[in-house]
Amino acid sequence: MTPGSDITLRDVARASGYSVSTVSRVLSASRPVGAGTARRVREAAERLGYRPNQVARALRSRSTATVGLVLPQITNPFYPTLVRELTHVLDERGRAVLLVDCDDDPDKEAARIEALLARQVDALLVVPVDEHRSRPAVAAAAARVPLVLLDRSCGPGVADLVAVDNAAGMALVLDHLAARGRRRPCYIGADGTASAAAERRAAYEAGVSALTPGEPPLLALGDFSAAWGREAVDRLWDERDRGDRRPPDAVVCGNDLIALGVIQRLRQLGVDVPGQVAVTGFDDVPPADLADPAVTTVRQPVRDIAVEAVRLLERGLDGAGAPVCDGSPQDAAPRSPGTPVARHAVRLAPHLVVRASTVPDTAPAPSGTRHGARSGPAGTPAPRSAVSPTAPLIPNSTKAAQ
Amino acid sequence: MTPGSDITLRDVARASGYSVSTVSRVLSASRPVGAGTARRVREAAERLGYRPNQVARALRSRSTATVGLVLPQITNPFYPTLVRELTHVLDERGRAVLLVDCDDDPDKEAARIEALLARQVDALLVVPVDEHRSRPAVAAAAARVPLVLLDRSCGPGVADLVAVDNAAGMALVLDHLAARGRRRPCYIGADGTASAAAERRAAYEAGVSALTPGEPPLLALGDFSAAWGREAVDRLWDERDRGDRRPPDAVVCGNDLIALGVIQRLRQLGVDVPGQVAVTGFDDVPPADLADPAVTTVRQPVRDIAVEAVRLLERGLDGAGAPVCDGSPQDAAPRSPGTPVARHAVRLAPHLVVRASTVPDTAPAPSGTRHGARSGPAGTPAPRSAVSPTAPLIPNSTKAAQ
DNA sequence: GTGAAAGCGCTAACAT
DNA sequence: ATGTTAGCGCTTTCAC
Repeated sequence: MTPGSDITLRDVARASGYSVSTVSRVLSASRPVGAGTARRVREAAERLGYRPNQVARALRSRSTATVGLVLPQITNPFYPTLVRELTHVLDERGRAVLLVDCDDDPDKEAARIEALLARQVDALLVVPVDEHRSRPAVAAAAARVPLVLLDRSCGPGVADLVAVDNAAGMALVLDHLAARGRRRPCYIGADGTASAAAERRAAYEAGVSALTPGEPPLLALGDFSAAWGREAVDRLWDERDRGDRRPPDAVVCGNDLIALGVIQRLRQLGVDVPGQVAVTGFDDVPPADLADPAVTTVRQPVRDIAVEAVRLLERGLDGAGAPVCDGSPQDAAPRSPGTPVARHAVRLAPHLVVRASTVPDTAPAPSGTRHGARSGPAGTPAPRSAVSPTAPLIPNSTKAAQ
Repeated sequence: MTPGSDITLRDVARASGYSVSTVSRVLSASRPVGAGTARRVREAAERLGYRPNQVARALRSRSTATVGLVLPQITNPFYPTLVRELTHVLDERGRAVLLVDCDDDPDKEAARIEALLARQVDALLVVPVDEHRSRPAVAAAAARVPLVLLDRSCGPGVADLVAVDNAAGMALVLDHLAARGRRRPCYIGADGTASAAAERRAAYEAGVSALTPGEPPLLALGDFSAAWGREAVDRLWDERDRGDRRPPDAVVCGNDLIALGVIQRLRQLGVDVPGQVAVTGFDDVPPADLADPAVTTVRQPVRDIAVEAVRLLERGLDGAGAPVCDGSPQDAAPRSPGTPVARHAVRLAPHLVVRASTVPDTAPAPSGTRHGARSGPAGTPAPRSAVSPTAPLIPNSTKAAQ
């Protein structure tokens, strides 16, 4: 009924008077082909509404042009932006994305990676659930297809990794706070085994001594949630817990969700942000600028992460099917033996986004465009300027009257 | 090298002493099979580390067990939760998800739907970009595979639709505001052609007359963004624009992002929320309870939407390959001729979530678990209770000293 | 219940 | 530059 439903190469071959292989060569541009031939084949294909069957192509060519994207929890507000960039970059290169969400469960993660491999994905992009417990499944998968880790590591030497430079980001935050005269910072972060948690905490500890020489750093470690941010504030501002210290004048948070919880609770306690306490986040997730005050934070170079990850992936795709480190020239460079080296660990530079949570009197900006957060479930193109005098304000009585 | 890499059915057949077809029947449980046979075949498969090649299976059986999920913009905070539920429901049924993001562009949408069809997806789940401009591509796709629309429609009769009952949600909001004594509400929503925008606005207009009988409803229409929420407040609180009315005592927003922008700006203007003005949202996206005050909103039954959508999809998969309305008994019921009926439009009941933006003195809750928003990029299991006295608070000086 | 054979739609050798 | 011949790994008739 619908044209194009069941037209195969054979049909196009018949209709154009050429052989199946010639038609294949024309349509997949795999080899040089006659001038007029190409035209006539394409014409026939067009006329019949031919659409190549990618499954058949995949079976024969042993390449599905599909990559698996494995996320620990898509509801984490950092990932949607990453997913967008990755799908766009991959789409441009003709690759599709099989998405799986692991519910933060390493067992589900292992099972779903297995399922992706059964579907013959060409490669995997993985944000591992857990630094330790994800390792076996990820390592096994990496032995079968090119695999790039994103955002988090899962032990040394498992696969290439692309992530933000957490240490550099934390340094940006501490420099900023120091420049604004903050002298009694504390850190509210996560305790987990995930690499980002450890890296950010270590970077804080390393950098904070410049601000408070000689004094032990004040750390509160829970998880990467707003709830933990609220709770940590309750403790730090409770004198019994704090001991004899004065309350902090800056709270450095391990991510934006913690910072949002911190700001929320500080305000409930009547603490002025940023007057009494400055607050910083990390990641620059969409809700970070919706808080009041908006959160000063470290923006991850998400686009670059996506581009770099795909580049690494395709490097693995081009080289022999063997994703294993195969002693190629650049890998043969001498290494210190004790260092268990991930094949490549690309660390991309972050960017400090200064907002009202650290800088008072930031003119209540008339708004400002933000990356993903623009349109709603039924979104439409936004008005060009948020203060455009022509946008609709409709005291309405005429239409849709009850 | 790695076992399981290139083992095929033939290998298992040889190893078990059975024929390829028998092995196939055992492993896909497609037909009754000998008792001991099954055992021995499975044993051999296990031993060799056999993993079925889903691509070959798909080519032969004409079913990829894969569905395409087409989103307008994954960065919209409403979608991650939906994606999670959908992938989980589908995964339970052995189906994988090819995800595409359309960048809110109907042309990209059309191209990507085409690409999904070329990959032989069994079915499509689509949140259309635009009520009108998405129609041709969606209708064409619906003629080729079972297709279910989610969240938004794209014209009548194109495909089944599963969405929240926007009218019911708006009624919940208005009832709540009326019960709290609000008498001068206004609506800040979206102007777009997307169905949710229109439905919510219409429901507001229909319901508000009970609150303000005889008075024309006050509507401000822009888009579904926080920026528009801020701008709309600027206008409504500007006396030149408002004319002689008193400022509203309640702002009903078309979605949560608008509400977050509204709250942010009202606070900057020194307006007390909810004291002077109550604010409501719609959707209950994760950031909605991170605002201060947290946003009273309408929670979409996301899980139910996912379950129902998949149910409809599989109904289409079981019936003949023809997704077209085929005059089956239940569809043959008499219809009023003028009504262009979408095959099924499932409307699911929403749920009002009352938070501090409409109810003052909500005890500053010690926290509270929220669906998706729990863990960060390097998240770990959260402490059981947010006020647990045993969680770590570490004035640390020993480790990682720089 | 089991095996032999055919073939899904395509690409890749190998011919010419 | 084009055609011919083999399959990719699996499911599915069709026989027995």
